Amino acid sequence: MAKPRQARFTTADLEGLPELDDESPALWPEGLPDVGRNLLTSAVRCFASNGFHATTTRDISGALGLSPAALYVYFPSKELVLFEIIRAGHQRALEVVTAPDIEAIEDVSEHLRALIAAYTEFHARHHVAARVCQYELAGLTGEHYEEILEIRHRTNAVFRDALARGVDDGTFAPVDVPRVSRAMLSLGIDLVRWYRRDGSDSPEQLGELNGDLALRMVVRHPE
Amino acid sequence: MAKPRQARFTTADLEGLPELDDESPALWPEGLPDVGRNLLTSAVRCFASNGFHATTTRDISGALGLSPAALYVYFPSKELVLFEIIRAGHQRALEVVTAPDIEAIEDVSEHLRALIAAYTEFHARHHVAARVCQYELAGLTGEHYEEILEIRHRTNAVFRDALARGVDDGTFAPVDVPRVSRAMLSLGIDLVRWYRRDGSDSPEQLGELNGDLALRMVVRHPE
Amino acid sequence: MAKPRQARFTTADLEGLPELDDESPALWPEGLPDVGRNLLTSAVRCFASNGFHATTTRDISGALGLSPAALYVYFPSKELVLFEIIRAGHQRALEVVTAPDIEAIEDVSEHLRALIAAYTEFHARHHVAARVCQYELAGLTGEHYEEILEIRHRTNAVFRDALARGVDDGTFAPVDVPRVSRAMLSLGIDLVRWYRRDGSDSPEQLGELNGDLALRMVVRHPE
Amino acid sequence: MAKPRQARFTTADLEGLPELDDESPALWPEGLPDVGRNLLTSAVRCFASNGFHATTTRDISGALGLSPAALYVYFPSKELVLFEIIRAGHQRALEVVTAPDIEAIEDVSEHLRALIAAYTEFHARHHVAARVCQYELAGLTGEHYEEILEIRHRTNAVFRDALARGVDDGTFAPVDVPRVSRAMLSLGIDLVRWYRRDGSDSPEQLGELNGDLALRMVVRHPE
DNA sequence: TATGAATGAGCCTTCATTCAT
DNA sequence: GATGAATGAAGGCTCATTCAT
Repeated sequence: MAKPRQARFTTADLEGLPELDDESPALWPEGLPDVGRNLLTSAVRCFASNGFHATTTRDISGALGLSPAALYVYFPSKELVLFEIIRAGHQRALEVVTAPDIEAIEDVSEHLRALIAAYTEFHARHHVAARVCQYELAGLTGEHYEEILEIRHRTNAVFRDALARGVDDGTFAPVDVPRVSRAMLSLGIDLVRWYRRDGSDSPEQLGELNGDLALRMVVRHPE
Repeated sequence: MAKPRQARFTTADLEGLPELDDESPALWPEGLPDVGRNLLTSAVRCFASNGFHATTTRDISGALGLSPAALYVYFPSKELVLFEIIRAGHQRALEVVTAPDIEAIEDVSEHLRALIAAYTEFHARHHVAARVCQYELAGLTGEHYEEILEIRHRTNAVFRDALARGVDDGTFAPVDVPRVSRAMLSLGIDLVRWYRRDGSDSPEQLGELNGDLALRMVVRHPE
Repeated sequence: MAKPRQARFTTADLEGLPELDDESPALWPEGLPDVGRNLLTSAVRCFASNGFHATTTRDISGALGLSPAALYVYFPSKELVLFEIIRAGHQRALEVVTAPDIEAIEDVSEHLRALIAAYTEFHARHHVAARVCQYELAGLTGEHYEEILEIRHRTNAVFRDALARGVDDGTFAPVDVPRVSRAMLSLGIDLVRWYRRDGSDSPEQLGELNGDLALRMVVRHPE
Repeated sequence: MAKPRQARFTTADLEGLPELDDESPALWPEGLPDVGRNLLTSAVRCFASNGFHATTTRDISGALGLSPAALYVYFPSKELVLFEIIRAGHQRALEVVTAPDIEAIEDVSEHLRALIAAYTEFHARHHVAARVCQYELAGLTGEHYEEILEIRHRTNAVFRDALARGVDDGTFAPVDVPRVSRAMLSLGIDLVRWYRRDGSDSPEQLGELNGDLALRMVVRHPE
């Protein structure tokens, strides 16, 4: 039986790679030393390819030419590596949808469209890290999981509010706000399941597409 | 959302349970003995809660009051338990979207709506098994993975074709068929991430909702 | 990694095989039912090919189209199957070297030659069972092992006595009796390591050869 | 003969032992770290006593006060421990019979005598490792088995050639070369079955004895 | 900072054996 | 007599983690 560890999503060596498949390094906190950042990046790829539990500390550190023990110089446990990744990803996603330039948009439709577009774009641009954020929550300890849930709720609320505003003021059709906003989030999130950077969709194009589709979901049909 | 991690999955006797959380038992192949079916059902729950790699054979069999060795009376390996589940789920999903009563629908819009509704309903009804089908593919061996991929392609094609028909005959707006059909699939699939049977949405209601939303995505706006 | 259970010494199915590779069935005790005898024969082949510990009860019974449980109808344990084989083999070997027609030989040289020849012939004829007798003693329990040792001692004594007789009466050179008789036994025993029935040596020819060599070891050189 | 079964192999610390039962440590490859060498030595004893399959990785490492996992720091599998042992043993045996000082012997009889003596001495001196080399071949994978077979063939050829030379030039009686050389090898090999260092035979004495016996097998009888 | 060596805990899997049928 | 189902007890091997260096 072949090792089930084969990476479905091939990632080249980190070394010497001029351009990364995703831009996850941009997510890591400022204070972290370079090796720590590289470890997070390597971990993201491993977790995304094989899942948290199927990834060994040797996988993560080995991709950088380091020994497994090196990981413990920067992180106290494998779980905390996961937590760092998931927290960073969720934090940034929240920042993206609460960015001042988006909140400043007066027009209700354009506001919603911009929200969905930005959210989608974020997930596409960071699809590897985002995949981990969405699919590896079960690897977190209870406490860490709760902490992440809290951020998710706040993020979700942003969408619900934006939609509610348009429904309330009559701009949008009188849709079921929680359910429809949930569907809009699905458009933005589900792409981490299939998105590849080498495909024909740029993060921007995908953001535009989903923004359109979301608006179509709630547009009032002139009778 | 209840915490789906940490505490190992524990379930009361399957036998005693009058109503199951999902209806996955209906998915298992005919020939299989009862104990084998129960093992699959137990495995589905464990995999859905904790992931394939974090689930032990003891978790699966223990939930039925059996020893780990009992699993090997019915399946040659843990991986094959996963494969059986994922194959059954995918097979049935394909059957659902190729059901004669759906294919018989003449009206293009109603056809698409029925497709999305049925697909959504299926995922909601079998959300536990469907979650495994969508998120645990990395646990499969290369060969088994390929086999599943093949079924997925056929399923996806059904949606693409249905949408293309409406675009071609002018019923729908001239949307980008592959991308938009992908978005429609997202609506149906992403719910496995969050759906709970105890929530306020029945599978039927959710199917109706997604059917509506999908049609709204492609409806022609009268100028 | 390939299963290390591959049988080095291929044995055809017992069913329908007109002629057996060795004649071990002839060794089994009279009272035993046919199925029991077949189980012993199958076990001999498995043990000889793969060793006692690497042989499963399923291997033994499966070769006869039976389930593992069938073995326990005839034998109380796997170890006792081994013991039965080893005891039968050793008993018969002792019988061979204490056969009246050999003991009746007056001539000292011819007596020794006949002894070595018969012993060699026996091991060649039953080389599969004899291999188990020589190499799988470690699989026996302490008590059973002691019981076998006792038979071996008696067998060995026969050779030592025959040689001593010739040395004492001056027929043979004044060799070191225990050491040289041990060497003669080596000739007879070691063949179980390499003997194949399909080779060019018949048991009789091999017996003759070893009888000759043994005599050459002790012949007096006329000055 | 001490009971070599039942009670799992237990040895005092290898370190503390001033003199080992056999000299197998001398067989291990140069590059190996001390712990690795000790593991091989411990494994040899376990395999010799109980057989490969009846020996656990805990037996091997436990004798050194190490955990089972320690073995995997030095060897990738239990089978490879066996292979390393068997390869080292066979390699050295070949070196012994192809040593320059033996090949340099002009006299045909003395050459053969020296060959048999050296071969015997080697097996006696390393009787524990040699036992494993002769009796545990079935524990090897197919590939490793083939590799060993190749060395054995070369070793055997040395004896056949030495004997053939004497037969051809008339020094020896016109014996059947393959069969008689096989018998000579039996004298050297079979001792691993019964040799104990505490017995009254030193390796040198045994070598001398077998050298004599071998020559007696082929000496020309003056008519 | 980085690691080689070591391990405790645990996992998947096997298997001799039992027993109700 | 024969077996299918089940299991207790391992066994080989892995891995997150530690620690002396």
